[in-house]
Amino acid sequence: MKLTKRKFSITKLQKVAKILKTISHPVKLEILEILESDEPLDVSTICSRISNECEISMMSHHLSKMKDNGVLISEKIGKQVYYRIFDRQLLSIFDCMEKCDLI
Amino acid sequence: MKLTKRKFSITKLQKVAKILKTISHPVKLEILEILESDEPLDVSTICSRISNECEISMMSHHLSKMKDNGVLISEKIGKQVYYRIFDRQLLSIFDCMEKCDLI
DNA sequence: ATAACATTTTAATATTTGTTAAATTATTCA
DNA sequence: TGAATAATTTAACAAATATTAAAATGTTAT
Repeated sequence: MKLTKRKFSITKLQKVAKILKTISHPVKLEILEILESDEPLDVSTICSRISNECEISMMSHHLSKMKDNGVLISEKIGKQVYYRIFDRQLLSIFDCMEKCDLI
Repeated sequence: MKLTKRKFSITKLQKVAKILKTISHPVKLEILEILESDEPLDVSTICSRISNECEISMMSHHLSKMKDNGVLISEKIGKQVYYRIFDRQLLSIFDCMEKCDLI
């Protein structure tokens, strides 16, 4: 029996690192949680639902970084900008972390 | 039918963010991959197996940060210090990321 | 056109991480 | 004991992120 080792290339490891880095922040994780159960949502709504304290300007920074790195996508409708998760498969990271003894 | 929303507390989100932050680096991810298929390993061996260029001193920095944050544990035997993964369940994060369109 | 609203952008600063090289500690072996 | 080896620690610096407040942009309604 052969052990199948998963072996990511350096390029893939860099991509994974970039995505993880993008969401490794309590507010950013909470944004994902909020959008998981209700999306798309506009900036002010996300801001009002978040339990971590967060100014609208800071929220906009978080959202645009997450968008720049491919985690979120957005659409402008009238005055508001609606955000949603690009690939909801990413949410399984929460299940993954929940099972760890580390948390 | 009721939608069960997963809802992490702020404290848990902080813990998750801390763990993710700890491993969000190409070399740190590769360390996990190396230890996944062969552990425990001493610092020099890990250093020699890594494809990313990495000095022994830098490797020691990475390893001790990962240890401080609970991702790795270590044991000194003779002159060498052997590292292994504290909770291998964390490795499922690789499967998780592999399934994402982002990677 | 002007006011009001939603969001983004900018710019300045603070904080955290990453990197490097040299010095230090701990252990083994001659 | 002293030389060699393995790893850690320190300190100095570079680079990336986070935070804050103010100014700017774009849209809608009057």
